[in-house]
Amino acid sequence: MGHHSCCNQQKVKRGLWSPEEDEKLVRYISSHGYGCWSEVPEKAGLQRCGKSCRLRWINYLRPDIRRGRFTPEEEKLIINLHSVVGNRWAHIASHLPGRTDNEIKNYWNSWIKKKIRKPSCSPSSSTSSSAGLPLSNLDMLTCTPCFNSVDQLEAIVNPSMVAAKPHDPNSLFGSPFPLFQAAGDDPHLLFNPNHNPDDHLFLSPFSSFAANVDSNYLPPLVDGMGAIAPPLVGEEDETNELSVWMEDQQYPNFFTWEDVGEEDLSPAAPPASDLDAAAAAASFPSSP
DNA sequence: AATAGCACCAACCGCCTTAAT
DNA sequence: TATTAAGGCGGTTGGTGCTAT
Repeated sequence: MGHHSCCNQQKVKRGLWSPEEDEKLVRYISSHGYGCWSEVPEKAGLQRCGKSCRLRWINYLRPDIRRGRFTPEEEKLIINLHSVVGNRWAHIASHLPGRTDNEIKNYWNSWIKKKIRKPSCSPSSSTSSSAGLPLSNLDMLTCTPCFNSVDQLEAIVNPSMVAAKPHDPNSLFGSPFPLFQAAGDDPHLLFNPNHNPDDHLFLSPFSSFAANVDSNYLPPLVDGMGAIAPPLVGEEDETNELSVWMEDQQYPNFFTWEDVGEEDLSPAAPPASDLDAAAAAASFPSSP
């Protein structure tokens, strides 16, 4: 169902949104809410499909979107959450207020994956999955770290919640904090093109969780974080901070390519933790 | 100054899930 | 229970701007 019925109409426009279209969509949703997305285009006077409107709203027009560079805290969070849930961008985004799954996905594909290599990947994928190349689904599965229980996972995501309440399988990613509240409560932030989101840095309640990572957590293989080239001019401090953080984790399971050595890339039985990881991934709520 | 290569990111595509009937 | 429409999500693509040569 790639194209919904509304998308099959010949008149629907594709491609980049014009400022006029944005304005129409924002004006309509601000006054009516979106309700049924399939009805939004017609009611808003847009020649777009509902799906396109939804995507535009969620990824760009939503007033609580944070834009600009990811902070080191956000990077840490993304790295850790990705090591837990893999390419579950929506889950990851749910823990990064104001960030969209699309944004995180793009960010990961463009930058973070330059830094991180996954463990127990096949030689072919290891050699072919050099910086920037996507990992296969198999890689994602076999590289999923081990979690023996939902509680363990939740301990990563939100240690305070685990301590405060009994296990609730339905709340695996249910944040008690209303997402995007910081910007959403401030009407001055709505549609203000001059607003710099970083001026209102919203520190996620999870932003400090990295220091509380469960010792059973198996992080991904890390490719010589100390040798990471600064990706952008002016980001050296943040990059160094991230690298220092990665080094400071002192997880015994933090592999680096330096640890492995190029000659050790022969196909070998995955460690028990990876087998567990597959089971953990399979037991994940909406794991494919 | 021209241009080839690269990186980023907005948007689309297609699959899966869920809710309604 | 089966069918269908719509929402949601992850993967992928293509356009644009930047950088190096």
